[in-house]
Amino acid sequence: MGEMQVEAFSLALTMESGQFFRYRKDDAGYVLLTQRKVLRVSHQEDVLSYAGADERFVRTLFQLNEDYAAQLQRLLQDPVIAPLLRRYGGLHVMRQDLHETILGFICSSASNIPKIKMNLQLLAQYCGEAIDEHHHLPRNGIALDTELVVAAKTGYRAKFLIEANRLLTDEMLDEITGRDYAGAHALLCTLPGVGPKIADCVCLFALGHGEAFPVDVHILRAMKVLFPRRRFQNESQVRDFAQRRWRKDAGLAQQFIYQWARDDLRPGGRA
DNA sequence: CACCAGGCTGTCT
DNA sequence: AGACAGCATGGT
Repeated sequence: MGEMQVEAFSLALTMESGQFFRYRKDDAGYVLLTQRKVLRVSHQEDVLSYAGADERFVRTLFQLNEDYAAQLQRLLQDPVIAPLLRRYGGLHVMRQDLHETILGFICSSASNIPKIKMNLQLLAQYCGEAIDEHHHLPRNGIALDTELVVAAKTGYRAKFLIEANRLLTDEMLDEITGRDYAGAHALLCTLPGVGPKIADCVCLFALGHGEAFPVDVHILRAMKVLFPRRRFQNESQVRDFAQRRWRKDAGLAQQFIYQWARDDLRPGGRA
């Protein structure tokens, strides 16, 4: 149990922003399952209360000791996204477990957040280990049972999850971690079920490569609205543009844009 | 009951 | 290099 002062941080915005899937809301706050820990976190005013891990773990997971203020300051110079920063201030990019992030985003293809959370919970129940009633994701580098992965309702992604988990030995994870952004992205794309978009999610949310800019249908739609004169044709054009424009802050910018797209640009939302 | 979804893979031009 | 169907299945 512990408390720490936080500024420019919103636990709710960060948790609900589609980057982390292994959590549930509690009457007291959020319960996160990661790295075989059960982390309980709540946020009131400028105090973050936590239990289940030490302060250093929490600070790393939520990126509380990084140059967030400096990143915001730079992005505020961009008139196109400055309004989004004011609206969603406190939304952080997390630094998650590499293996868990890869499994999560393999599940994410052509899916939605509630379903991804369900898939991972079932995968943990069927293929992982339970510690004190809490089910954790299976370990990396092991063979998963096809029937069980299918039973987790992962659909056509089942074979990707099985093969990727087998390939993700400790050595492979170390190799991915040790590479720079371009190298990590390329190696991640060799995993079954991992293409450029998912590789960028992993680079951003697990490896801390701030220049990663995942482009899904929401981001593509939002970027066309934000930069109508660019006439973007496809995802790679958007990615190239964003990375040149925002450099190491591109990933954080993406997270603000994604949140805005989900709130205001979804069919049926307001323009 | 349609259409959509934090896409990727394989196959055609 | 670019277009595009097929993929399993729950969400809306």
